[in-house]
Amino acid sequence: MSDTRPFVIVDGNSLMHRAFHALPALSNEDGIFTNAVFGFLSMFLKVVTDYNPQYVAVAFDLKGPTFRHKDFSAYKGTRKPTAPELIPQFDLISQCLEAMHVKKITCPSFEADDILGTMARRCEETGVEALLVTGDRDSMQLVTEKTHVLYTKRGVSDVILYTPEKVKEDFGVYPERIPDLKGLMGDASDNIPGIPGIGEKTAVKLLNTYDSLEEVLSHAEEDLKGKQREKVVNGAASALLSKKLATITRLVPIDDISFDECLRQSFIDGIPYLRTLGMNSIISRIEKLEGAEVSQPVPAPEKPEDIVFPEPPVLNDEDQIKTFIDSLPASVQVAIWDDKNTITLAASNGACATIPTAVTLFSENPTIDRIYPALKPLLNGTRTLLLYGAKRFMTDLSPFDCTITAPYEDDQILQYLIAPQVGKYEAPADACQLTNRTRAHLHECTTLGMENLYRTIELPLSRTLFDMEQVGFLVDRNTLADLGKEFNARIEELKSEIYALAGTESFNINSTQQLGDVLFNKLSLPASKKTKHGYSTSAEVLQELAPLHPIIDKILSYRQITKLNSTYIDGLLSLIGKDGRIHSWFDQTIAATGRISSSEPNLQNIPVRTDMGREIRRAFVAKDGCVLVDADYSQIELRLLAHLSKDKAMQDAFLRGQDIHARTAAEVYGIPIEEVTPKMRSSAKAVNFGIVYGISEFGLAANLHISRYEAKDFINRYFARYPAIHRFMDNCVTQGKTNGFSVTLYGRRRPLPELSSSSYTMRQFGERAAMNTPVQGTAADIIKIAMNAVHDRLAAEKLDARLILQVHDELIIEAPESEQERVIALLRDCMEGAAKLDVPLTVDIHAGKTWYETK
DNA sequence: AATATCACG
DNA sequence: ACGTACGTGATATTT
Repeated sequence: MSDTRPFVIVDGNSLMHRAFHALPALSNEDGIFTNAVFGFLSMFLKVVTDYNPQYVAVAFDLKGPTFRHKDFSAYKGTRKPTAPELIPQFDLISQCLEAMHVKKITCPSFEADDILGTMARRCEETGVEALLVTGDRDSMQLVTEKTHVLYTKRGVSDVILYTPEKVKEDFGVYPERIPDLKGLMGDASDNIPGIPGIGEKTAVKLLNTYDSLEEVLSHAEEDLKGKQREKVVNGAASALLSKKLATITRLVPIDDISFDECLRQSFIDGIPYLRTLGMNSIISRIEKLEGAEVSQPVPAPEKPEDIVFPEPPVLNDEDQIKTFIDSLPASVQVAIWDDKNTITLAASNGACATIPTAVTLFSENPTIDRIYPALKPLLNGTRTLLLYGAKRFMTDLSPFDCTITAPYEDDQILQYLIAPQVGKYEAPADACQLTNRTRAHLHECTTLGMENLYRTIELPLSRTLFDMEQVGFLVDRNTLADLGKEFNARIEELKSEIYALAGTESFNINSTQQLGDVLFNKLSLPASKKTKHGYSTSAEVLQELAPLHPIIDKILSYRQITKLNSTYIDGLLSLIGKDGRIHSWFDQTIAATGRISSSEPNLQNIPVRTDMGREIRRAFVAKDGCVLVDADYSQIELRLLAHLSKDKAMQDAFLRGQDIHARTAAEVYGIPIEEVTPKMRSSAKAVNFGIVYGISEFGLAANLHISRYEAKDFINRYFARYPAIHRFMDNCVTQGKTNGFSVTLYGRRRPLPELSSSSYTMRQFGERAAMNTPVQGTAADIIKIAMNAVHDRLAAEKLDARLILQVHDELIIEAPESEQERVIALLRDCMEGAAKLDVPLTVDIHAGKTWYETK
């Protein structure tokens, strides 16, 4: 017996719009709008549940909403532009359907209802019943005895099933006359004119008298009277055109799509993706729907159950601590949380304890210098420790001659990987909480595909960074102080010169407001940029004013030197430790892209671009008998762009070892590389930078001081020569909107809630971040891999050389002179070998007694 | 605590 | 009609 179950064909665009407007535009936790996706799926599941189809497919317009901001093409006719919150949801639903194995049908230059018509015709020809799901009244013309329309009214669950009789009842004519009806009465929402002055009532009456539009028109002259006759006769041409516009074609070239491809399959596989969207109620409906009959294909790893801890006993001395630790089975994991007043311990078998720590020596409680050593069986044992901020803990332990050699997990790093965002990480209240959270975050990290990133890159890196911090960078106090004296003398000179030129001493040069007042009011210099509190006095603005008044150059010099003096001379001097070295703090849980940050002091922004600033680097030295070896990646971000985009021209440049900026200039200007002038090269360099930053005409125009149109032309020519880069950029944004995050080569994610912001500026920013993050983030991944490799190999080869600094694409090692050559080779090996790309990674390495000399 | 500026990749 | 290049941290001034 043949299967009588229907073929359900959904008008995806129509249903998405209906769902979007039926539900409040709420965003999920990640700031992604999913209301339309939710409504669509809710409706879709209801239909599948109610009608148990044999086949399912969803049709979409291709010329519908695009994902480019400048191209908000209206969905249809005079309809309002698609809401920005809805646009990215089309990609989301597309991903959902794909994961659920639901066939999606599109065809260039045809609309979804044409696809519905064509599939309905094919169903009729094959003897399969069709059920068309849509919120578009036009589709009523497709209704037959074997093809029904399920019309979604306002909400998502409010539907009407249309048979030919029901169409006649509601519209006044049978389905095949719907185009005739539209021909007469028009349809404002679809931009169909019809005959002006003929409304629904008249149109229905005429059609019921004369059957078709053509018949109405041919009888109009003789049968109709007065105004109505005039309208119909004059509107005949419009009516015929309108009928044509309202007629859905059933001849879309999609015959290559077989019914087999549309067989209804289990939706179970869609669950992991739906989970990332937070569609829990949809998931449970799918589970309920598929539950009994469909076998679970790959059960998702079990989310760990929370461990229930009793009220923790208090451990009052070293003996009690020892007894507690001894009582723990060898296989348990142990969480340790030190909040400065209390240390708490919690084990995965449910055992827990708290240790009050004395603030003063006069307390009865043991002080931290006695407690930390008592924890050594844990710190140096084989049980896995669950920590939050392992590096901070190791730093706290180190003055007491304690360190961690046991394996550990780090909940702070897990939280950072799951959602890198400043201040978003929650420090635990105690170890019991910590235990459960770490287990949950480990599970989540794995679910998100970042287990490898966590285990092989981030977790080992915390120890690499700890060791770097402990070693520190030797700084010569005298060099710094002498330089400071020079700076101070020069600052005093400049100060008096500035006051003399200003004709007054009654202002603070450091105050942008007071300075602005002097420059733009007292001296009447032309102000350009404004800030919230007045005129901008930034270097960019001042540069323009330099030819107009001698005071400007003095102020620029003053600014430069005071900056060097306060930030780098005074700032660094105050942070030199008792060992004569500077121990920066490297934070691996700050930057959204995955980069490391450095603070107290920031050693990643030590001056280098100006001669005077570079002098500071003479104070960064190697200890006696040692040298500094400095290795930096050459153009790592552009090489990654070439790799990630697969652009042949850019890859070719790197494979030939060409100067990439010169090659780019040659491409863009259409000349041989030998004829590129320095100016052309520097423009091309700016464009290459711009590309990595997520280019905009405005940004490039501002940077190169050219017009917006010249910038646009430059970008167009760039993309014409590097087409795959263009596609890559577009893809980054599309993927970002679809997924709500961008991803690096090693699976690191950056949430991009900005992409669904209601603010245009915010969305623009999100797009640039979406383009920049895969490149900057992958570069960060790679140098982290290299750092771990360097760190481990120095230890394995028992070298005394130590990694002391990372500056994003640069590593610095302090090495005994005798090890210099081996270290150079090791650095090259580790850095160039950190990733296998389509283009080679290369590093430049220099050695010297001071950081200054390595450049 | 926020703003403006400027140092780095 | 609207406004920006990506990612950080430190300092001085002002609220």
